[in-house]
Amino acid sequence: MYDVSAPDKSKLSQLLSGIPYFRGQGPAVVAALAACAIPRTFEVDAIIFWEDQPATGLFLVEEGTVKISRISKEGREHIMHLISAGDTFNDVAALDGGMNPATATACTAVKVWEIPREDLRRLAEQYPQLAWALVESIARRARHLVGLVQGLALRNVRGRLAHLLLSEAQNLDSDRVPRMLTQEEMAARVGTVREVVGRALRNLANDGIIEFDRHRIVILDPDRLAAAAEV
Amino acid sequence: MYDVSAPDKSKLSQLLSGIPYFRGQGPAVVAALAACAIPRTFEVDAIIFWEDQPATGLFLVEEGTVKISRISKEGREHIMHLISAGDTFNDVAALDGGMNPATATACTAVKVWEIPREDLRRLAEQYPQLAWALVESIARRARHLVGLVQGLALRNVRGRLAHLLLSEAQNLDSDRVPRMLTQEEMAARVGTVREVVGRALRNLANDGIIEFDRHRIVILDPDRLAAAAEV
DNA sequence: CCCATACTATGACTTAAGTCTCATCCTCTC
DNA sequence: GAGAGGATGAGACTTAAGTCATAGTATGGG
Repeated sequence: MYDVSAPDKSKLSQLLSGIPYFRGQGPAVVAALAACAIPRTFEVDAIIFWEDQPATGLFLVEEGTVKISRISKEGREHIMHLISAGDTFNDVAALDGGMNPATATACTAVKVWEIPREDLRRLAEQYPQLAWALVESIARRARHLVGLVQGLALRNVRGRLAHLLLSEAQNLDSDRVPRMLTQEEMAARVGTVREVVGRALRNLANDGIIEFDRHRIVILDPDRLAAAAEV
Repeated sequence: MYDVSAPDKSKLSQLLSGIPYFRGQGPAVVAALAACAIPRTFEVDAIIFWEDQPATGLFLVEEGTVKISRISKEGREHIMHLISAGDTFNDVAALDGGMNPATATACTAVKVWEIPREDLRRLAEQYPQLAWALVESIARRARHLVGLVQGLALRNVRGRLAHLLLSEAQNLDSDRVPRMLTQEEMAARVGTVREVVGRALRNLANDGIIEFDRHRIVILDPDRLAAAAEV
């Protein structure tokens, strides 16, 4: 048992050191976190946790992609975040101790580490730099949420879609958004339905702002795309 | 100078002790916070800070109401929070060190205390319980934002309005929402325009869920109002 | 008491978004 | 290379939301 988990834990230390907010924490903190982290794996489409259930801890993604979303009573899904390796999720519930505000689903096979809330709290009180790192981390998450709120309240579908395309393109440091994004997925991310996304895309293409290269979207005019995304 | 500020500072300590997240911090922490807090006053409609400006610190309201909002390029305002005495604002920017994500305006004459980011950070690293209190505070703020996002993405105007009425009524522990809320204000809070709010209210009234008593809104059927607010 | 002002009511109309439906087109497997 | 299944394109239609215009109604100050 110990022999099996030992290599995992060292991998975790490495992972933790590579994460922005745990970088600069020093080996003691990393080791302490690694000591209480629980490894978990999920297969594609597995539910990691449901909304409105008590939070168990903070999750850290080692491998794979996790979707944080919520489904309306009419069955429409809204994707709030897509979390990839090296990032955390369920910060909110793990840190305020309330219920999970959304559902987490494995988009791919996923390996995560879970740090129980109580351990996190204990370590935060023991290592002040860790506490501050958590503060900055959750503050950044809140900032992202503010952006979402403003997008939904002040932008129309075209604007939100333009914003999504820009941020996806930025993620790849390229003007080519890979078509991992189906229209269905884009719809869930901007809070609308597939057909409307299709229309908005054709619209942007008619305006010469983007074009389709087979089934990839190519950004022709980043400036006008950014203008379309302005609040 | 010292004589003038002394009573203010003691008032601040009292205020700080009364705030949920600073309660249980012990007098040393409260005194330390009070020592670096800067008092500021604003008259009605004064801008406390603008969005996209560098954050100066965390604000704590002693008296009055502060509006946190953003205006679209077409001139539509969206109110994200209304902050009243005993609560903090600009947590996000103060804690992550980025730009202010929204504009803060004094809705009434306002007295606030500002705790500079660097002082906050120093004290947080010195007093671990303070750091954890900040973590929980910003996590709660993030939770509120998640609620806003989900409301905007998954509820229609009627649903968001129902939600607003319920939370306003709850704030007063009563089923009577005082008409401090104009339709214009409700519109800004649910992210729409005045006429649409008016229609939605008449709609709820036709359905027997609310009624108008002069210019107050009376909730007749909290259950059906809650059903209308469901995501 | 009257008027100015701010808020509300309401209808007519436009536009954006959502729904329904079906054709088409990849791409992967057999 | 045929067919199945997922993804897209697109038209027709419905509905929610937003805009415009205008009239009514509080209400507080002079």
